[in-house]
Amino acid sequence: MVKRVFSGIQPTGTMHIGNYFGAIRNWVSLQNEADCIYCIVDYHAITIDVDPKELRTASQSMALDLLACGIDPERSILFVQSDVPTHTELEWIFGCVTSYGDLSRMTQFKDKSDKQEFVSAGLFTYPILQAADILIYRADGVPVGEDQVQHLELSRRIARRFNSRFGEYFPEPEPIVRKGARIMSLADPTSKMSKSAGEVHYVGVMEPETSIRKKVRSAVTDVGLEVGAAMSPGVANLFEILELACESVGDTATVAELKTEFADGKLLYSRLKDTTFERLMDVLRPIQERRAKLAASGNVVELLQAGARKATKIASATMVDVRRLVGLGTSA
RNA sequence: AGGCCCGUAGCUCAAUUGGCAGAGCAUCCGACUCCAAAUCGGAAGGUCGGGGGUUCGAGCCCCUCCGGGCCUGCCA
Repeated sequence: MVKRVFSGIQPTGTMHIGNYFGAIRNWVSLQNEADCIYCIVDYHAITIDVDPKELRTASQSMALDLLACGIDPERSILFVQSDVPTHTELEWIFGCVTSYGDLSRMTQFKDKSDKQEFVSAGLFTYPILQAADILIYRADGVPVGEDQVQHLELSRRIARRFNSRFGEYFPEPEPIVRKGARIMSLADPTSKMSKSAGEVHYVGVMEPETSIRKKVRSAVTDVGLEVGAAMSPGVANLFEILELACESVGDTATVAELKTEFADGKLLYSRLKDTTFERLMDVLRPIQERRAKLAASGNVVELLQAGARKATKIASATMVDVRRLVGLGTSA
């Protein structure tokens, strides 16, 4: 049984429904099962080129998104990474127990570095900081998507190597993998929904209704259905979204109904799209309304700073232990 | 510290001896479609990395700065 959960999200752009159904929804429900620490990872964000003017507002905007989705600052700790700078101190120490070979095998580094002409050392050491983020709170559970499993495995390795070299101290964090929820791009259902692919590929959680309708209506389907044939990727993806949305609002009938129609070859895709859109909005509308209220209340910064104070307390205690174990500094 | 190469639309790249800045993909609108995709038709998109100079005229030549890549050296 996991006692302390840690997870982070980058403050880049807007949250999309892939983030929401894939990760954030789990963050919210995990609040009922464990002590949760959620972090907006702005140090990670600067591994690639970002506009300083936008970064700070993006962090606050992401905080609003998270709060609107149901992260509860009374029960959980929500803060901005760089407000607790000891993360980077632990990163250096971890960097010294991380092998170069392990890092160079990270597929996400290879993917990202291929797409850029300037490849920063920070992009390379990214997974070390991630390990520090998790372990500075000695978290034992980390909700992750499939793409992050490899990084978490490295975190476990780092914990193990630190422990064997300096003494048993860090837990090996376990991945918490919740059911499926790998939402694909609407415009290209063979690749995962992401912000970087472009505007038409994702649906933002806070996006205006008219815009969401348009994107759902424009989703790629297929040329027509033979009765009994398997779903094409685009149709399967729409069903996935529909199913997740229905589940969130407690609608148990609709998916089965449409699936029967599909099996009989009677399902019109326009109906599938319209229904998916309606259910999706049932989920997103309350989130959007909550977000508007939170934004108007104007106290996000205080909330985040209060979160940072709570996080600092835990992180600082860890660092006192770590410095002692490693033999750093002058004070015992 | 030295040497070589590069910077043009969101992306990949063209542009003859210095002579009207273009194409493909992506984007937007329309046609087709149950809805879309594909396809077809149309539209939009640019401080040619910045600044200075030569010239009737500079994306192209010269100077300078910025950014990026590769190589050598030095220090740790």
